[in-house]
Amino acid sequence: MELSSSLEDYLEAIYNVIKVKTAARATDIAKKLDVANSSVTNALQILVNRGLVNHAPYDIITLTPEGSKIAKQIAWKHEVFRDFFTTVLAIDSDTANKCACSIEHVIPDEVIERFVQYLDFERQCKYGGKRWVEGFGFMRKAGTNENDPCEVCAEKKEQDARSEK
Amino acid sequence: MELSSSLEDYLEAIYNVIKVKTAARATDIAKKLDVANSSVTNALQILVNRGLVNHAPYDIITLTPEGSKIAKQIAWKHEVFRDFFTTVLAIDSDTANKCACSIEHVIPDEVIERFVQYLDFERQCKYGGKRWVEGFGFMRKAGTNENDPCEVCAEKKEQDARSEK
DNA sequence: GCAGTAAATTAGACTTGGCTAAAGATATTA
DNA sequence: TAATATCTTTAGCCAAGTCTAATTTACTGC
Repeated sequence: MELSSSLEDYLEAIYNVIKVKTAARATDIAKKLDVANSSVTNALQILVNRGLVNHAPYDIITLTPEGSKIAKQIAWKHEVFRDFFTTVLAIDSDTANKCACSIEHVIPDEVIERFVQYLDFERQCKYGGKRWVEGFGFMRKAGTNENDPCEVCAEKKEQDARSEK
Repeated sequence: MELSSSLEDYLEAIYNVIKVKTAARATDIAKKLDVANSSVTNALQILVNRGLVNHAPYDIITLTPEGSKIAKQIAWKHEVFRDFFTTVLAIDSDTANKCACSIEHVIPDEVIERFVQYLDFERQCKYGGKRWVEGFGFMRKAGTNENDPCEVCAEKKEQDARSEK
């Protein structure tokens, strides 16, 4: 019961529209994905057949519990990568979104879960995490190299010096 | 002059075979990508037309300079992600490879370059990087939480205590 | 309650990328 | 060198996913 990238995109788009509007119309989805209305109709038929979407011809579009669950998972993957790209890598928001929108379809649950653990570790550990990421931002902007330590390194160096005394 | 994921896969497969054998045959590529021989023939015609591959019917397959350049870039993206997944996230090698093989086609140069900078920062900075990643490995295995600090945290805590005196 | 407009669907075509089966080319080996 | 085995290509098919154009349905204002 694998979904193609394309069908996942439709599901996610429906999910995102519903978050704002309680129910989606085909045109909303078409605009969001920049495809023809007829392509949406096509996709809807498949998604209804698979039990992921509720939709009678000419009627509004909602998600079944199963469809909602899958859509939520896809949207979550999107967010994780978008945030990593913009916050940590300082990629512009448009590129970050597009890239997240591709990766979300190909990253297995197992891998993104581990990735999130990794990011959490970096962010939560108050003895380095957040400052570590900030240190990267510093290095990136300043174009520093090993001989020109970032804030985190500099601080650590100082401490080392102090404790040697 | 965009290449589809599929064509990129063929290019990369040719590149990888050539690295070992100096020239590739259609069957090598078919086996590597697990497709029918005729699919390889098909793809080769397109790649020859695009000036990325040298190939006359029934003859061996090589890459043009342009094809080689592109293939190398794709293979590099593959490596970066495979290594990150196996080394940092401790994903099993098979999953890591498959996942890298999907992402390599959708990650823009701009994004992976920044990602590599980030990884280099983490690894090179002798005041934290390598141990930081090790710290994550520790946490992952031990299933520790915030109250149960990793090696890096523990060490830093000690230093803080010392310098408070 | 009806006419006009906007939205949704259907029909039919096209592209990409895969397949199988058969035919043609090349290599091997007796 | 002739027979056989192995590649490679060709031909024709299929499925997914898109499009445009034409048709059908639903809504809205008078």
